[in-house]
Amino acid sequence: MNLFADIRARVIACLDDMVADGTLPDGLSTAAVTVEPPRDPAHGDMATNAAMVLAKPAKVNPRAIAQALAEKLIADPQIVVADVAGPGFLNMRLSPDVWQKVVKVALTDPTYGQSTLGQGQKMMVEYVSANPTGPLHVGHTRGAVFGDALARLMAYSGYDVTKEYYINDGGAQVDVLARSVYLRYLEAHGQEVAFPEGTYPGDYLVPVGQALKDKVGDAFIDKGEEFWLEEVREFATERMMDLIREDLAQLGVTMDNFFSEKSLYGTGLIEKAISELDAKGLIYRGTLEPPKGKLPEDWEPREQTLFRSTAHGDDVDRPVKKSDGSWTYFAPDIAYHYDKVQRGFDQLIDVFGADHGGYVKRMKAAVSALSDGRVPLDIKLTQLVKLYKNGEPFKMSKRAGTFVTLRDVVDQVGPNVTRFHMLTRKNDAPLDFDFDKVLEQSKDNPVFYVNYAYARVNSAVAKATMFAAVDDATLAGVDLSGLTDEAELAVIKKLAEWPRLVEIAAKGHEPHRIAFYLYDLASDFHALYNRGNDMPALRFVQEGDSDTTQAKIALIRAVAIVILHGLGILGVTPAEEMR
RNA sequence: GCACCCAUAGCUCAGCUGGAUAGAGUGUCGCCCUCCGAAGGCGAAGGUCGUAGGUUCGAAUCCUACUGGGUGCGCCA
Repeated sequence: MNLFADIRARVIACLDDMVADGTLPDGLSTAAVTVEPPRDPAHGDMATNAAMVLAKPAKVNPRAIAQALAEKLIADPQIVVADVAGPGFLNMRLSPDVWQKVVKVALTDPTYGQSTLGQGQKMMVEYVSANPTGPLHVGHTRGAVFGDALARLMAYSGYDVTKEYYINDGGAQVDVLARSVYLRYLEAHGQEVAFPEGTYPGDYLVPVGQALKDKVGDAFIDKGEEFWLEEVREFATERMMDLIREDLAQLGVTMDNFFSEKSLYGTGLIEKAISELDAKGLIYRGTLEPPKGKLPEDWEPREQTLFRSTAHGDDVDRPVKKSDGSWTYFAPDIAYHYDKVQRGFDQLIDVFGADHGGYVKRMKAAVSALSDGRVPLDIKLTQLVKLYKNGEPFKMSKRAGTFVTLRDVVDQVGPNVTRFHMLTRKNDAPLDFDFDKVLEQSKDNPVFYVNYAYARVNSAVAKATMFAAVDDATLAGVDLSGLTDEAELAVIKKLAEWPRLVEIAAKGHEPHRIAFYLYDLASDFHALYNRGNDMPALRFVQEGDSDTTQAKIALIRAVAIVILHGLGILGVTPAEEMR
């Protein structure tokens, strides 16, 4: 049930009538017709721009269209007032039983807010995809939270979603990892070791070196790299992925699949993807111009194998092979996305850190070329997280060993607070994360404020059980006509917006909208609660009047249920009570 | 030099893909809180939506050019 979509359908039906009776000409597009809540509640419950968007193509005065439309709409018993306003807005006021029905649906229909937007289409959300060389840090945390919430949002909206992590285990950085682990291995055997430039000195590799020792004993000591590199690389990568999986589990993030870059090599998939592009005339040998204004020191023209990404919207063509004939990192990325297309996904979303913004165009070009434009790829970039402690910037330095890991964050504030807070900002805006403020119990902390609303409902319901039957099944049948105070109606109207909000968030791939909606809903709920201080008749529990109590509890239970739906999308489990 | 992202109240940020008088929190100022629902409540002030043009019934939103900040830019993944 989406009230706005229902009313819009009524508007469209009336417009069709007007075409039939000659008020409007035939063949008009109603695509731009919207029905939305007016900014100013005094204007009514809903407004449509139909008359204004149709005036020009129909060559009819907008106010005249609006007037004729109003006369048709008013015949619908759901619509009690339809007024023309301003340049041609049509403001509507809905009958009270329409609003009461919203509460009942929210209360009884567990799918309230879900939509069929996705039509069961197969969608992949690829996120995190951090190099398997160490534990996840705060930046990855944001990507993980965002990607996971986005995946849940899309699933909620009717997409068949697959969540995937691409493991960059084929490049030079895993060789570096292997060498670093080898040093820790030597150390575990009692040798003095130094970590030269270009190795990973982090402590987290100590147990890996120890584990390697436990596994192979002294077999690798005093041996050349060619003897141990491959095995150590594999061993270390697996250990790192175990670590990363544990980190993600701490956050409540579970992947459907982990896709290994290395698995692309030797299977011919890279070759196949590139020859696919070649068949489309998009692969050629050539020499790139040096980037202007920033000439690399050792620049010299080299002939390479290039992908004509400019044919699909990129700024320059991109190399897929180095001058020595080996693949660039871009080639397996192409192959991986080719594989996604081959697996039959209808839509793709990649979540990258903002520092990978430069790869957006080329990846889109590759997918566009490989799917002949059939499979849309949306790439969402997550901006930096700035850490604070008690208002003071928290300095991070890998060198000083003070870089903050996902584990540090989750251990200190918990997965729920971490997740919610990281979704209180648009993905492309920088995020401040203050270890103290996110735990603050006050109105300016959305995490607390939303959960507090939920907890308040619970305590009211608990209190109400002493005076009336307030289980959801009973509440579903109670008379709600007594909910007429403006604060009560504000809450109901906010509940009615939920399905529409979800749809908007899903269309834009913007889970943060869910977090903001929940804050607004909580805010309206708290306002109603506060009004009960001055007006005892608004209090949820009316001792001695079980009918009224049931109606009020029905409303706030609906609030709690929608909060649960919303938090579910964000992957947040609320506390049942505040202490 | 080029590309992408960003610019909205003193501060931190929303703004429903073009709608009506641009919102919230915080901060500031004023009032309210012995108890019956205060981990607060009510109200006020605060804006040239970076600048200048353009598109149209209508622009914070779309287009162009600037200004300022971030990110990135051939054999690194």
